[in-house]
Amino acid sequence: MDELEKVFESAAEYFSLLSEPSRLKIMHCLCDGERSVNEVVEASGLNQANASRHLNMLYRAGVVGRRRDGAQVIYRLIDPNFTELCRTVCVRIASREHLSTPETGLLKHDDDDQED
Amino acid sequence: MDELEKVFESAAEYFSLLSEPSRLKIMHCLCDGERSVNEVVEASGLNQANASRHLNMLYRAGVVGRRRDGAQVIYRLIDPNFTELCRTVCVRIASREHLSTPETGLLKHDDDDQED
DNA sequence: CACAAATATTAGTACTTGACTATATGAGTC
DNA sequence: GACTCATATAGTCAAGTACTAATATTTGTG
Repeated sequence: MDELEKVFESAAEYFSLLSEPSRLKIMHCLCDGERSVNEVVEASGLNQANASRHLNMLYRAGVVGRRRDGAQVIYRLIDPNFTELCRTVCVRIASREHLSTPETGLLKHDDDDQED
Repeated sequence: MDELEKVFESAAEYFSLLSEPSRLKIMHCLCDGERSVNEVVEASGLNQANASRHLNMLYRAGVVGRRRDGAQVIYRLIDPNFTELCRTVCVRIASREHLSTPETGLLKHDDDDQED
């Protein structure tokens, strides 16, 4: 029962990465392919400091990878489970709230599931 | 792009419900079947006020349902997607961290063997 | 080396949220 | 109504975190 605690704590941390619109937005940007910090900034509307901070957070959590290309740092999604997870939930919520779902990024539905 | 914001915000709220070990613990209790607040308190180790608060939070979010039985209030899980979602992640994390996974509650893995 | 561009980090602030204690509401019993 | 058990709520405190602005670091160029 003590290990259960650890699992729940880890799972909670995992979920808390997804509990921030800014980070979902960032991951949405990265779904189309790898992007530099600056590209994420422009696509997400976040300022540079925030984007960098969130990207770093996702990096340390193992959700995204990064590589240097000259003066730029390019980020990419590396945790497919993660991507699939938030895509599933986003699609579900989009349909639940009767909002349109675009066909690219986090919200593209490759296995379209039922509405309620 | 404006509706996307809404979707991400809703999704983030959804995920934030799962970003708390106490709530995962509570949902784990409820996976075995409906439980009174007091039973949740005993099973989870939370105190009464906290358990009630978290249960109420889950209720308002539509994750759990409740009914009155005399002086007791009985809660139950009513969002199967939700249950499946956290079970999936918990199992994944449990195996990633080389922890044993019990065969009941949230952590029973339906991709391997199913019971209950 | 000086300078510019891209990214990371830090300090300060505000906001959110969870835990705890005490108390209030509600149901059942006498 | 008085009493008890079960649950919900209120008030306060502490911890965490996101945002902003300013600064530091790294890379490339001349």
